[in-house]
Amino acid sequence: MSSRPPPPPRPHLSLPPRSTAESLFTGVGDASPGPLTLASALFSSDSDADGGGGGGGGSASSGSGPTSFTQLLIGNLSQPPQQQQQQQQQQQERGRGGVARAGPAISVAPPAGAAVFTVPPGLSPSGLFDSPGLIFSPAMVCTPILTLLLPKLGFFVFALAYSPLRGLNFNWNHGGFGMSHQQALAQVTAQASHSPLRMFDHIEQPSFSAAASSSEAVQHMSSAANMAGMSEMATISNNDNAAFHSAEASQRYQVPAPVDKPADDGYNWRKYGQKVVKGSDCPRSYYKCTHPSCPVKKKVEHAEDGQISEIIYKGKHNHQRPPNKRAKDGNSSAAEHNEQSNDTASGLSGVRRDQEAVYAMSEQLSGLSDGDDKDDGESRPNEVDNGENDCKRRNIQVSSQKTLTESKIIVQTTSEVDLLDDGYRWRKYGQKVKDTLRQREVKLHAHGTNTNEHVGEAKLGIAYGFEEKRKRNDYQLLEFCESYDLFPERSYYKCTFAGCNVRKHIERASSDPKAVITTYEGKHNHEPPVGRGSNQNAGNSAPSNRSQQKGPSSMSSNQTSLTRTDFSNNNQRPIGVLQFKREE
DNA sequence: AGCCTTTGACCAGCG
DNA sequence: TCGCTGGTCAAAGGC
Repeated sequence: MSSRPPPPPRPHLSLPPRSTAESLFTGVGDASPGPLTLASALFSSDSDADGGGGGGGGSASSGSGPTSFTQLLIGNLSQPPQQQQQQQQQQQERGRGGVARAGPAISVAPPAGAAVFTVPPGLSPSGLFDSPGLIFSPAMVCTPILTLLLPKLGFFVFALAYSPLRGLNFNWNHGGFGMSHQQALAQVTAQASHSPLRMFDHIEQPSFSAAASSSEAVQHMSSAANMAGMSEMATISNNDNAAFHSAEASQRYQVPAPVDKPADDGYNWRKYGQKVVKGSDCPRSYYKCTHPSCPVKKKVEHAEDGQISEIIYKGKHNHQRPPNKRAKDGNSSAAEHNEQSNDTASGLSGVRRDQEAVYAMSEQLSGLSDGDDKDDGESRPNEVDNGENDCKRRNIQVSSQKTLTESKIIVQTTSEVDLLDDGYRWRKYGQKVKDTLRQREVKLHAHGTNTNEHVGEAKLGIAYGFEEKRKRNDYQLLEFCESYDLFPERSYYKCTFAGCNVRKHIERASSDPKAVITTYEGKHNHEPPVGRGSNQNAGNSAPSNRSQQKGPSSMSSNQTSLTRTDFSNNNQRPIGVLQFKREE
């Protein structure tokens, strides 16, 4: 189903060399390393990591000890710790200007099959969507979830959950998310080395650095770095699109579009169907990208009140985003340029930054499946599990729906403490610990090039929620096994506010040992405590990783900010945390 | 005229 | 095989 235009020329990479394992599993590239190259690269990456980032840039591996295979994968590409710290500081400083309060309003989950943006209960995302086009109910005390399911499988979900009772108005307005790809790219460059997702970056988007290295992109970094969470997504975003959009200017707002017209995420969509799904009175609309031969579709679910409750994207755009529609409306491009210049110089205006963050999110999510979706046109001759992937896509979709229905939030974090910092105070009242080890295995089974005998499988990154199975015919057998301490299996928290019965249940995601699932029960009947510190979780004795996060109150409103928790725990690496101002 | 939405019908997967 | 369900098609109509 893919008559796709040839991919745009990829700029020369300035990125570190691909990790060996990555290149093993990407199936990209014709030249396969020999076994010695393979092995030596794997192990040499240890030292590389130490020199270049210490297995996750020091953040991932604060201690000594054996470097895990995963660390090899990640750390090999990491920045030096100091550099990371600098970036984190920059993010925080910038974020300080815009976020009214903290809380892991949005978290980006792992590439584990399910990456989820979350907006915790009671925390209004209006700061994020503080714009004419994005309207959240002021009284909303629900659990809005921006859900991104990003599987290695190429199907992702970008969903916005809302409270059916309180309602959540969400609208993709025209031009509201005008973040340029350069901004995203700049963020990527600034952030990519932090994230486990870098694996995917290099797997799928090997050319970010070149784009981001432009001076313009660097300029954008200052204004966009506070949306580093987006960068995490951009890390795995559609690089092709990024290249296309490199000259794109930021956009201004327009009058909010009707609530039931969600589609303006920069692309043009044609509605081709509508269904009422079982278990919900809400209709689900089906949209196709109107660009010829573009396979991207999206489903938009509505709530009873007509508001959009979920947006699910499928596929990857094989074209650039259409020109700004507003240009047709006669809006002065000069004005836009002015605005953009101002933004570049002084930082994006808060409101717009918020919107752009979302836009970037949306757009980048649209590209998440780059290289994964079987529709994306990236041929992978060694890929053998299309059927399996297809099956998993379905599962992911179901998972998403469950997530929305059950207010389940899958989020990767360094510790439970991060999950607690959602704007409310929680008291831990129970925990179930399963003190076992889980073995993660990484295996490469292969045979000589000229043999027709068994061609083995490569299996990687169970802990990251994705499995790569690539038939290889030119490798010797390699096998790695490693065990990881498991996170405590279950923790139970209660909201400490008097009379509030909201409970939070944190558990490890079975599908991804590095991710945890947070289940909220009930709704807060109060606003989040004002000015509370991130570490004020009552009764929580767990060590905090918040040292790098600025208190929410220290940030001004209308700004989306990302802070990153450090990676003190090797097994718990956050992709990033976006902080959104809380609705006042 | 072109693009889009609407909507009933159809199809495929699944239990 | 049948019914359910989700997804898609395509004709009709609106803007």
